[in-house]
Amino acid sequence: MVELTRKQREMERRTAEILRVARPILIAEGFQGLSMHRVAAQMEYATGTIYNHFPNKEEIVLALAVESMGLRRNLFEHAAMVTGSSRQRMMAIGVACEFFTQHCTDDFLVEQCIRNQGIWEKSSESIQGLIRQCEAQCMGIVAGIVRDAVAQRELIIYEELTAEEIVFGLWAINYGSQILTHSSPSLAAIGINDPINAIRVHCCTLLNGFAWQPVMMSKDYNDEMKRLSEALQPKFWSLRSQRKQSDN
Amino acid sequence: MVELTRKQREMERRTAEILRVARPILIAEGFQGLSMHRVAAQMEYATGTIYNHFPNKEEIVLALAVESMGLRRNLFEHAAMVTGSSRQRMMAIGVACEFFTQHCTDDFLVEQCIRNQGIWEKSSESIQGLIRQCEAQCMGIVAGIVRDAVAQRELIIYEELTAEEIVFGLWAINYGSQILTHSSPSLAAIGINDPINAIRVHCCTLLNGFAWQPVMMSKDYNDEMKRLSEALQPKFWSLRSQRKQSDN
DNA sequence: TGTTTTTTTTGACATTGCGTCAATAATTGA
DNA sequence: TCAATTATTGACGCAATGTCAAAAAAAACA
Repeated sequence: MVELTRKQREMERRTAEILRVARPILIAEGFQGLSMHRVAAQMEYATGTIYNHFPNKEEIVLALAVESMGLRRNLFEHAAMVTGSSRQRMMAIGVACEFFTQHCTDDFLVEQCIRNQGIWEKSSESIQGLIRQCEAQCMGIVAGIVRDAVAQRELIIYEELTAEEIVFGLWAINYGSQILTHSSPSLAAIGINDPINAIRVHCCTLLNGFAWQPVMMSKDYNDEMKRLSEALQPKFWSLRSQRKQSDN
Repeated sequence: MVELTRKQREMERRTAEILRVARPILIAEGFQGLSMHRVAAQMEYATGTIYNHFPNKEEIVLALAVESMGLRRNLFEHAAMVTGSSRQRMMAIGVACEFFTQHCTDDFLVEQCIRNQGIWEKSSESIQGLIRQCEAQCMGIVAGIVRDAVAQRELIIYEELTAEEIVFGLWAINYGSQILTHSSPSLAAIGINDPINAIRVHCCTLLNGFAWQPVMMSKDYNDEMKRLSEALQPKFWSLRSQRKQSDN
């Protein structure tokens, strides 16, 4: 029994090691650049051994995505714990999103892979379940803030929308802008000079459109975002480095 | 001279033929599934011949994307020509987006490929230029509506945003929601029952947030969207089938 | 029309990478 | 210590990319 557990522990340690080796390759050279042989060689194992841990390349990528989405969820969890109005807490989620995109670039890139048809289809149900679980957790945290807002009468949803559908809009605008920013090499060339600020303004404007109290001018919104950002960053950095350390 | 032109025409005809053959493969089996040999075999040519037309697989995909983005631009052009207030014209763009996503599914999927790091990097400057040109044209059409709105005092931009940055927000929310809808197999499982309606409401709310006149309740917005949709669909279908025919 | 030159097509080939599996090595347990 | 079980290995089959010398076709010329 003890033996088995030790073995399992070793196995898990190596699984983690594979991910640690694979991640920078995936980041630097994309899905194509990531090769099982290369991971094996770098770890000084044979190819077959890697396949004892992951049935295929896609599964490695999704496993990395689970890690990255876990970090996002942790950031969200802490953002949602900010003390203040529901709107401030929602803004804190925005701060977490910005932090994730800007300071956890690797994780952001990995997270994107799960939207790739081919990768998703080739991977197992079980890892897909983990991903969906992370997604649901993130959604739950943010939708919780919406529900609190409604409960506290700071937000009245006139439309026939669920709390999750409200979040969906914010999710879409953030996610969409991140993809566009990362994949359009020259947004500036088509007149978009400061995409980050633009999205802040849009989020503020959208929440104002819903009359989420207190309605804010975008100047005040920006100041508050800055304040929240400074307040949250220490914790965010520590969460981030926690994950990086568990990589070692 | 005449000889040369005939040859060039033949060459171009075959280039188009390659794209015609490649498109359904790309749609059905993704980038991985698309194989040069397979395209060659299906056309009863040798592999090498395909490489006389396209230097690599990536370039074929981007060429397909140029076609698809051209269709989108055509839809936008016609949407922007709707008679009515600036806000109605902007809504018509929204209708075009919905039409594109729902009825030009193939094109939408192809368009997504250009956001893939690997594909973008491996392709030539010249085709990248074409893509960017399409992107800029789409942006130009929509930003033009924003500028008209400002000129007609139906919209006042208090924030320090360019017209393009206003469009960026709408682009992000639409693009983001489309990706999320297509790649999250079970949005319903996390509480998002009607993503299309949700995004409509968000767009309406966002425009209301900017106080883009006339401010609308989402009920009226939906009615107007339906009206515009019916008015535009015939033209949209004809634009769509035009592209499909040029495939033959 | 016949011959030479140019252009185009061909498909075998070198290369790379995935994923498998029989053979080998290591570990366990008696 | 030795058999039984388990894990590791890396050569191999397969498939796909992109190349290139040779073959075929087309054009130019006489």
